[in-house]
Amino acid sequence: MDSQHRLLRVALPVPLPRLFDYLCDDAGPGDIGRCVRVPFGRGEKTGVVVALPETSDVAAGRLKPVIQVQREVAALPDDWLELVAFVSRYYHAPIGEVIALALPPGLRRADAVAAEDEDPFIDLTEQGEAALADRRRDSRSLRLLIQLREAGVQRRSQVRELPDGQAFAETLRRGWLGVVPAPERADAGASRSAPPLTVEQRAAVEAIAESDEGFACWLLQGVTGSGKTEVYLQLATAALARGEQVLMLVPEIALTPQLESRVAGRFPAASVVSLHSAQAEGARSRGFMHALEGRADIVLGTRLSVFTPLPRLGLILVDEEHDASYKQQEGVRYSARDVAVWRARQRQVPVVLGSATPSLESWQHARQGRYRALQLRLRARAEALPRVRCIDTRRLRLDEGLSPALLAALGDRLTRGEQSLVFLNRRGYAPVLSCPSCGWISHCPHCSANLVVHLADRRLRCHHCGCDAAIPHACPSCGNQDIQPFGRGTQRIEARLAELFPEARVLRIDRDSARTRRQWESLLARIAAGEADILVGTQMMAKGHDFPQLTLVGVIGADASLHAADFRAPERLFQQLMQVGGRAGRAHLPGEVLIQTEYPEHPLYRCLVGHDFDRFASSELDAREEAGFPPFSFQVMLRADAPRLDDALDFLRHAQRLAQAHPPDTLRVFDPVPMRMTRLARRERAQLLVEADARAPLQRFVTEWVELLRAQRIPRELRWQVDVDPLEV
DNA sequence: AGCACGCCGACT
DNA sequence: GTCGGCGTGCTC
Repeated sequence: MDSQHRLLRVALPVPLPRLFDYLCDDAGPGDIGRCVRVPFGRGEKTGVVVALPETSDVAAGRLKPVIQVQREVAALPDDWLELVAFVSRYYHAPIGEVIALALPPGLRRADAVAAEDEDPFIDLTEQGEAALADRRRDSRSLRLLIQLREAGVQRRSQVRELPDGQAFAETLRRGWLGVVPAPERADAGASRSAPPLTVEQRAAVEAIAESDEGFACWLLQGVTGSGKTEVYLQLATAALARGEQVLMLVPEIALTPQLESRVAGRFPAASVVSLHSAQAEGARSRGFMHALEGRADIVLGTRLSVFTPLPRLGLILVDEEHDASYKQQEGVRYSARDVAVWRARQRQVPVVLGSATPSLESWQHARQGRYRALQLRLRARAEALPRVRCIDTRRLRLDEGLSPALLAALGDRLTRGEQSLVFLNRRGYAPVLSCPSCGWISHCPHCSANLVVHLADRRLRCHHCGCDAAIPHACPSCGNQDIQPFGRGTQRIEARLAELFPEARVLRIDRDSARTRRQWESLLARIAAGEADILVGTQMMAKGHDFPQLTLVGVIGADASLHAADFRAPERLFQQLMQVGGRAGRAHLPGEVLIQTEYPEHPLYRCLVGHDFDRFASSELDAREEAGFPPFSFQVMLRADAPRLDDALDFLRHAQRLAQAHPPDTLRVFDPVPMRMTRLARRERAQLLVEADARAPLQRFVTEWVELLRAQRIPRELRWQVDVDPLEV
């Protein structure tokens, strides 16, 4: 009976919170985790078999037979299905939607990626197919593509023998070809260039390596420059030596290439797979299959890669664990960091969360002993931490927001030939254009936000919906010719610094100047080559990169987020300032950080001056406990958006009544309120917060609540979502 | 989400 | 007389 099942239970990539049963004569237990092609509605879909039920709730006459079970490729393992089911349950997302997210799109196609041979080989990506299909195009690389196909070339080495082999690089760059690196088994003696460890690094590595107890969550708290990455690499070395796979998560795509080359350089014999959403479909599918078949040794990637199947998993590393980009902010709103911890427990392997400024959630866990705390207090290369000072701007005359002390310090670095950074988290020239005579201000027609002045291209631009207009010559309301940009952004600071220091090379680094990957890399290269004296940058500058000649960081405009409404604002500000301050004074030059503020005695700044994250975290947590905020409570946010605010609010009020009719005993159900950015891209948004002191009752409640909500009839244009553990409240 | 079916206004 | 709007309902 076991080997002759007639029913398959299938998860399909549709936003419906249920599974679908199909008939299949030759189904066996080995088919669980396999992709299947099935008829669905009037079309077909590919799904994943999750069970072989004995009976179905659906009448036998309505069951349809499967079209095909994909038996050529490895089935997804049980623990992967459990992981997906957990995410579906915890974040209240339909299982099919989680599967759609976790499986690379290419893998869900009928002609799924087959197993490959042992040597580097090349193949056509989907883009390549499209290029071939489009006959109007003509280029050297396209001709090469045709040549490759006609010659039946598969191996990379064969390409060089072709007459036009030079165009290969161009064809690759266009993404028309995918290259699969040679999968090789890693071995214990792989680490060639491992530098000697500091005492603290060694202690951390040994503590984790020697604890032989399966699951444990370690919080590795290390100041910028203390060498957290080296600890990760040493741990990875040990895991690889045991024949285990390592999963390493990083917050952003921009950080993967540099880490990837460092990892690949350290483990030349290991198969390193890099995964992120910006990747070509073919490459992503191959990386996924590589991991699934146990042939990848290290998987390195952004939040999405937490769903990579890893049969030999032995270690999970989460770098910059506090980073908000681990939380997906649309669709299935999962936290890759939290999922990683769950996965480590499921697989009974250690997980290391690393950060200079841990999230207060993780820090609190460490303080309570639920996570193991590890500290790296010293910089690895014997440099001192930068000296941090506040400049009290209350009684100073500022020049375009720049204090005499900061200008003097900038001049000082200029004469010494060192680099400086002016950090201002606001791009554009000025945050708003206004008319002094009638009070008109540039307001976005689609959002509750102001249009930002971009003087460089003479546009007014909304940073939320992207809408765009020419800068008017006169006030659109009263005709006044004398309208003024109000406030300051990076462009304005850049312009003023260029005037004040005509001999300096001023370089602006923000999302406008580094729009493409290419521009960003060229900016980084120019900075590294010493082709800039003063950098003006947003938080793009804060992440991950070293600037050896940078010795001064000036922070302006930080006070704005000091009294923000969001209870996490101080945490984010501290993280940001500590991170950007850490850019100063690496290599052999001592660094200095100057923070312009009207609140030089503010505890947050006092802690920054003292490099005292723990004191900041501890006092911030006291305040949160007092106010009953996370991590001392657990939250779920119900959000709704519609063209009319009343539709969104009506829905939430109804949801509130449903919640109160239910027994919410230990739950606090708040009133629906418009969101802080109420209007976004022509839609009005509102939210309703539910809070509890424990996770379990909250989850039980939300499961039933969501079921009730899904049964409601709602206006056509209304959308709603549930956000478990929301970051923005 | 797709994609049907199903009833009411301006066009050849 | 039709073409087409999007309201409601289903998908094993």
